[in-house]
Amino acid sequence: MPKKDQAKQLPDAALELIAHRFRALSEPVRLKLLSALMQGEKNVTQLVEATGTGQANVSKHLSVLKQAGMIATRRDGLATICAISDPAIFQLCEIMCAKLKAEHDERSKHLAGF
Amino acid sequence: MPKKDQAKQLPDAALELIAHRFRALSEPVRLKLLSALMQGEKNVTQLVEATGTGQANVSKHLSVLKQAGMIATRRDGLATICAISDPAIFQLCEIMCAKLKAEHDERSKHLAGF
DNA sequence: ACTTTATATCACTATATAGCGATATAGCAA
DNA sequence: TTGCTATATCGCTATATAGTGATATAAAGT
Repeated sequence: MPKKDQAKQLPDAALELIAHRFRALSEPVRLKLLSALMQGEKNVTQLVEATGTGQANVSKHLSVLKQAGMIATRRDGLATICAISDPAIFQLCEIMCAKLKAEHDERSKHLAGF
Repeated sequence: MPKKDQAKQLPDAALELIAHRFRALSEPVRLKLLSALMQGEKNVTQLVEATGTGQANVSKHLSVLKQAGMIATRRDGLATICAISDPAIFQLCEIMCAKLKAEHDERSKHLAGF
């Protein structure tokens, strides 16, 4: 008994989970955080410097990324060390950047190496 | 002269473009639209039925996907036919689903085949 | 012309969240 | 204890957007 026309391939609950993941990647500051963490783990102060936004804001964005399972944190004395916990991030950003590169060739110089 | 510590890998403008793309994928209704279009092109009425939301809402979501370069539309008489215009969508969703599958094995049955 | 159908757009409300300053908490040192 | 530093959380405002109903536009038929 084949499913009629493949309707409802994914239940709504799954779609919301997936959307939630993509949403975590939909903010420039969070992408900047991930970009900084791609060079290696960093504490919050370093990430505040890397992003140029306020500490409270960085803390909130980090919690979003953490809840989405994209980064992990550990305490080291006073510092909270952050690191990318899911290598799929790299693939996702590579695909997205490739798309932009193809469509905006004139801007692609800035995307080189990402 | 190596760039010091690889700082500012991506300019803010690029980050905003990338974030904008991910944002297009961050809504369940839009994912449902893309999921429906993965089976082949459909007109707006069919997509309204597939999503179960209002026609005005579907039209707005379609324009978001279109602006993000993920779907293309063409007129065919009264109908507007929609189709996925960027195969990278498939890769992105596959990667995201694989993440969810790994983390929620008990729910993975519902994700099979996506 | 008028009618019907399909889609797009407008006006509005409600909700989510980015950003900020202030405060709270946690960990270490004196 | 007190003080200092690092991070998290609270309270708030402003903006963005999802959803809806009504209206506008477009295309085809009568």
